[in-house]
Amino acid sequence: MSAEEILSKRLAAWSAMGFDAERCPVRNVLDRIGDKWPTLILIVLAAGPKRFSALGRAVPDISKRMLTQTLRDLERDGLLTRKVFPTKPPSVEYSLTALGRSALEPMAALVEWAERRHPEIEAARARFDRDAEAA
Amino acid sequence: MSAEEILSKRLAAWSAMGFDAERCPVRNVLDRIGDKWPTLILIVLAAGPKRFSALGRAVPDISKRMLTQTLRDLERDGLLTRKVFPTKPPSVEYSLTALGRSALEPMAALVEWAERRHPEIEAARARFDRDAEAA
DNA sequence: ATAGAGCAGTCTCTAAATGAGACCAATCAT
DNA sequence: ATGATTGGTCTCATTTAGAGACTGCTCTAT
Repeated sequence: MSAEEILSKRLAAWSAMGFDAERCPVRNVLDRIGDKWPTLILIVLAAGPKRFSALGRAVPDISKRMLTQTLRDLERDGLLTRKVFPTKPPSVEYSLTALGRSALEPMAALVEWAERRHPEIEAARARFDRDAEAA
Repeated sequence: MSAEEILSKRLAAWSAMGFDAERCPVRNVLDRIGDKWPTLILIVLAAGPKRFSALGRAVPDISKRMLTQTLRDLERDGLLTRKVFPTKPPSVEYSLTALGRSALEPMAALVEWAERRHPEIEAARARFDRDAEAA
């Protein structure tokens, strides 16, 4: 099945369910993993488990607030686990679950696409901006 | 190369460039196509060209404001083209470019993942919420 | 002829999400 | 004693998204 067919089929299916965002996997699931921070966190954890502040260092421009929230969301979705070690001060380790690891494959495909097409997209943007300025 | 390797490699590369969001393809490109509305618009256009209000009807809960903005962004990125026909009232047709169509494949992979894993994710959420309530 | 609807948007106002950064208690190194 | 690190929470300001009125033009139905 071609990509067009798959996507059009999905669209039809969820049009049939009245576009209920609660029940539609695309909105429900991709809203989360398509997002900026969740994506980055999953990529960082692809290399192995990391602790809270190590994640913060690995993604320097995320705020602690967003880091906490993103980790909670991903934990709730079962994509990663949170293990607290009763050291002092406590250390908390985050690691991908099997489900989380299974997300890496489609994500890698998307990242590769982004890399490969980045120059074209940059060129398109430059063209668009130049044309807009000319008008 | 495994998904882990690909992603870790990308992470390292862009860590080396100081996490500059401007130059990093992942942030730069995926911020757009990973997002909710752009994804949905591209999926709708996968079936063929559509006009502005047809797109609005196909994605009923997008506001005109967001629809306009999303279409402009995608046009700027070279993923779709906007053709104005000088009818009265003017009709405007949006269609995917080759670049836009090339995005469908990785997107379809992600959508298929989302569909396949949706039940697991739902179950994980239910478990998480139950445990949180118990505590 | 005239009211209503559709076209492709723009504009404004409000509501929600995000980011920046102070603060917490405990512990270790200097 | 000072400062740093641990994993967060909390508040406040900024940014972003959403709801919906409004535009000018045309076609249709009454």
